[in-house]
Amino acid sequence: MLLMDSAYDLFIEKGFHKTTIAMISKHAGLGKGTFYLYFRDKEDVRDSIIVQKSAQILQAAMDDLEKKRQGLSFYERLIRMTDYIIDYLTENKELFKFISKSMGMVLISESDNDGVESKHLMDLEEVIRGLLKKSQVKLKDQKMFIYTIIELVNSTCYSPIVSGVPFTMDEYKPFLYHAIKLLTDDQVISE
Amino acid sequence: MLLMDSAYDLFIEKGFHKTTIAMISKHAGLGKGTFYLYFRDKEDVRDSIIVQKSAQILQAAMDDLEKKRQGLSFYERLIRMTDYIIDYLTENKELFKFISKSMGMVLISESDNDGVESKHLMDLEEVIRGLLKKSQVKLKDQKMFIYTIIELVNSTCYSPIVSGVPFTMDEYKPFLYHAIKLLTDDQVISE
Amino acid sequence: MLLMDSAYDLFIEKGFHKTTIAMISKHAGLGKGTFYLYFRDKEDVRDSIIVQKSAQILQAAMDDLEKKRQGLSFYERLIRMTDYIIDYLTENKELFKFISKSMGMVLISESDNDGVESKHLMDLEEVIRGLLKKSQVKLKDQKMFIYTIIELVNSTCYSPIVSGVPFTMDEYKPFLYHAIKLLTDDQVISE
Amino acid sequence: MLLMDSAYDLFIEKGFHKTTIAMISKHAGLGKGTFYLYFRDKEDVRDSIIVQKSAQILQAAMDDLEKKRQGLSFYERLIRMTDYIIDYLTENKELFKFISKSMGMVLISESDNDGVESKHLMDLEEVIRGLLKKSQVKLKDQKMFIYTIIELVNSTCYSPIVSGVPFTMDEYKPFLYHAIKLLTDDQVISE
DNA sequence: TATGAATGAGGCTTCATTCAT
DNA sequence: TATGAATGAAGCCTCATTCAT
Repeated sequence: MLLMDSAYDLFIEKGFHKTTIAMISKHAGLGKGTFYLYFRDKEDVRDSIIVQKSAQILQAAMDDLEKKRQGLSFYERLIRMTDYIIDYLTENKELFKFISKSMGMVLISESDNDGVESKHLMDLEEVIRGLLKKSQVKLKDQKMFIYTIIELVNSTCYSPIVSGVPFTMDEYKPFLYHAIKLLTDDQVISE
Repeated sequence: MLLMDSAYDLFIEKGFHKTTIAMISKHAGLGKGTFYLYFRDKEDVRDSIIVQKSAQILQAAMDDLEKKRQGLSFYERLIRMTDYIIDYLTENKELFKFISKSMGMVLISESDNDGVESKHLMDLEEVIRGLLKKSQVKLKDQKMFIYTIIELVNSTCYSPIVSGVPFTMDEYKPFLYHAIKLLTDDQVISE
Repeated sequence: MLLMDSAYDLFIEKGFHKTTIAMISKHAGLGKGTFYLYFRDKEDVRDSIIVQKSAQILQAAMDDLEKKRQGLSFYERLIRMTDYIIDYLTENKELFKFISKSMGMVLISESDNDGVESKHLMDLEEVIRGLLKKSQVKLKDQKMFIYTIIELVNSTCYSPIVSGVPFTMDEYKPFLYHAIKLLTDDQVISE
Repeated sequence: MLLMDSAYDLFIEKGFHKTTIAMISKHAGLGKGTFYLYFRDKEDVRDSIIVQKSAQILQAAMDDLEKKRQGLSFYERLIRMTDYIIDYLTENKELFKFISKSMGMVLISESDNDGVESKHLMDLEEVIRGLLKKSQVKLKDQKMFIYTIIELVNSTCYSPIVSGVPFTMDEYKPFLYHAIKLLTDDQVISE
């Protein structure tokens, strides 16, 4: 979608707030009014972009996992997927910046348009649940475990990936994956 | 500070973006121009407020910890402090919403002694380091551990506290504290 | 005419200014471009509607008058017609609101006979002149009298009919008709 | 008031709809934003202008009446005032056009901002009531009489004054005043 | 210090109108 | 005839910021 690509470019380049609808339309080579034929406002494109990009990443991570059909343990699958996403976002720092900032805003936003955020979370949750099923594993507190892992990874990796502080992602990865192992081992009941 | 209090009220009530400088000044009972005598712009007040409020919370949490001088373990101290802060933010959801993005950031407290202005750099990391010292404990990867705990708590508690989803804070606390225990036990080397 | 009906509905419902050409076309089940095949702009449809509706009312009032062929006096005919129109507009307040500014204007009715298009110029003045002829009555200042009566009725009845202030139409009618009687009696010379 | 004068000039020159707020501000030698310091929107200035101008005319008419303190009858006073206003509006056709059109619009307007119109009417009504008191006269249906006279004069004089059709004001005046005499004589009970 | 009227850049949004199909 | 995506002029309105007092 022409307008979404245009908006994405500008959001990445100038940030959400400094991007105007006039700029988005012009950059897309379209008239200002055309924007309103497809989106209600700037928030609307942003949400669409987040949904789109998130789905893309997730899909790629899953495709990658499919390649190795061999009997991996739940932890191995989880880490492989996490690793894929982290590497992807490291290659696309600006995308991570954008998605993270926006997700933060959605959460904070006054109006109840967290439909985006929850949809996004739900997708990831669903995927991890799939991993559990494939590995024939059950967890003590599945919902809380998944929620905790997602938030943990997302929040701890942001700064290392985006700005390399207080450590680089390479420095931090072993610690993080070890932490995930501790939490996973504690949770697994049947295999 | 009159203007900071006024701004805080309005940021909490209407959100940052929907609050105008005119509103802040008026609500403070001051003229619009007066605002610019004390702050450069809206971001400026916001930052000052975050610094102030964060320092207050941290100070209160530490004061609370001082009450119990008895020999608590590092984990017990850490949880007690965490618990205090979580409870405080639960009572002040709007404050949490407001400062959330900036938690973990450097906190600066200002105190005027005898006309001398001294600045204390004091952040959560520093505080936790103090806890370690008091408990005479050493960790394998101190810096990473502290970073991980702060991000973990901040990111996982946000949604439960602010909107009670996907679980209430009361439901989630046992899981979270157990996770912290796992990570702590794995890290502690000498006591 | 599909578009005129659609426009009429919307003008009545939302008012002229708040109705857009897009709405008119859509409500008519037609494409936006089709509108321009039949009308130049919004004013154009509005004028056509006014002409159509006015002609309808007048025609209905005259048909009603035809029913009673008995020898009515000029005043009786005039009042009967006035009364019919007032009642009609009371039943169709929104229509009155809409065409009010244009009442007293020239009305054009269009009829197609054998492919021949003939235009009848037919306005209220003409109709009243017809009444005079039928009643075999002459007035001192015919043109001024007719003009005055039309403006008087139109302007005084607007508010009572549309909003019932400063009195309801039922309260006001006796006064108005009495006033018309005074003016008529003063004018009639030969009967 | 600078902005009101500016708006008045432009409303008269280009009409209400074709006048923009930017034009009003610029013509007044002020910034665009300044307009909003004093008026909510275009309707707001228009209403203020109508109130102002109407009050001015009425005041002038009353001042004129004061000159002749001699014992005039109610009809004589009423006509003198009417005559003064008609002459004034004839000298200021554009003003009459503007006030009349606007009043028409206010009446037709969807929202209930007929506060203007009614205030205007009430003022005139009040004045005529004063005339009655001064002349020590009572009428059978005072309220209806006043309402009818105001509407009659306003609606019948518009076209003659503004465009001289279907007759000039000079041609029409005798007829109109005679009609007013008929209605007045019929109403007066005690003198 | 304190004020608040004035500013005008800047963004948003609507909608009549065109035109290729 | 009929369409409807695309256009962009046109207007609206807000609000951070300045400045004379």
